[in-house]
Amino acid sequence: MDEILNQVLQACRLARELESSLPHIANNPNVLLASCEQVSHAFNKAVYDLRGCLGGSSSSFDPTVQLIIGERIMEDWSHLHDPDSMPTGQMAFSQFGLDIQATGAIAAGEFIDVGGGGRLAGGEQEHAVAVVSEAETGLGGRLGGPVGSMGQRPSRRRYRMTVGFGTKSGQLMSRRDSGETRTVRIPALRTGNLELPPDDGYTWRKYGQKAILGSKFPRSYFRCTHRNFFGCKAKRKVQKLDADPNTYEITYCGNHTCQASPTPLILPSMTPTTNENMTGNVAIMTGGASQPSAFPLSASIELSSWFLKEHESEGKASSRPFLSSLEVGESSRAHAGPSEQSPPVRTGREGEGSVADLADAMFNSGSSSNSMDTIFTFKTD
DNA sequence: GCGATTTGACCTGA
DNA sequence: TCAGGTCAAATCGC
Repeated sequence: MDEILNQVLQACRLARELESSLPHIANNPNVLLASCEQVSHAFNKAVYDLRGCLGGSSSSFDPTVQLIIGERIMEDWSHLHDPDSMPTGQMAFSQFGLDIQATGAIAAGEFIDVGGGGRLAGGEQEHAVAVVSEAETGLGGRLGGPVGSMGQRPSRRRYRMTVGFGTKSGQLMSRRDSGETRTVRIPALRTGNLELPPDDGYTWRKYGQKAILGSKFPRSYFRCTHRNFFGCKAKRKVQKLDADPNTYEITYCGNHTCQASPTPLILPSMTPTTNENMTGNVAIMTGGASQPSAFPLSASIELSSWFLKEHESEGKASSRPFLSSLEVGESSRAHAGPSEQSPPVRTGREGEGSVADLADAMFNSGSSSNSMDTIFTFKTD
């Protein structure tokens, strides 16, 4: 229990550090995102352990799973899926004391066992993540069952000027596009009574929901929130599995291009960093994350180091940058005590909601809603 | 007021 | 013809 309390303290501390660093990173959503993810993960980890303490079910949320289901991390998973690039994969999530091993090539629909440094035990390892397929389209009508009825609403008619295919709506041109699709199955994030699809680090906007024939649950359609700003064409479909309502099947269509924004991420020495300075996470992110448009989720580790160096070089050692503690990963708990923490640098935004609120928002993240947009408004003129 | 969500209508490919 | 995917008006929530 003490360890869990330490985790909570650590999470609170990260939140405070984030708050104090907010003025420095407010203009860089990528850094902000990485930081928020760290805070979120810290809380989620505590929640997971707490649930374990309370005898939570095996389907309860697993923070390590949330970490790896991000699409950007999936880029790396796809390498596991590729026997040529990585016939036998072992990725070390050393920050979380977790190793993920894949023995041999992973076939479509095959579950990946997650072995876990004592954190994931027994049945909790199973079904943590399933890479169902890559470049697979559709669900194949495997699901069965009736669909609930929709609510009544006044009749509407759409007066469309469309004459035929592709004449007006851009959507018509991209319908059933043959772009890359990837499907994953992931456990639902449980927050209180809510069950939410796990957050994958991107922000999505729901644009439709459809009852699927033979499926108990409707399918939701999302597109990237930044579609209008950056023309990002990434989409995803989310549907609960009939056989296991605690599991979502998420199909990603297209790659995010919103990272290649008009205000590109400016990160000194983001490139080839010496692995000695990093944890094993680097092994993960250097895999498929070489795409310039894909900012790796685990880059937050690198960012933390960068941020630390950045502040050190500026002689701001007295004001500890947030995330600095993250570089030590799991062992960071060692100095999670209430000791020599410099007082948080207060900003001019006091009273507008504490970082606790922010942490709470992140803590309760996991939906496809745009928590990041709530925190940081992407506005490009 | 504005952005996100809901949901019936519409469109296309199989 | 039908199921899946998307649009867009209505509605919701901040």
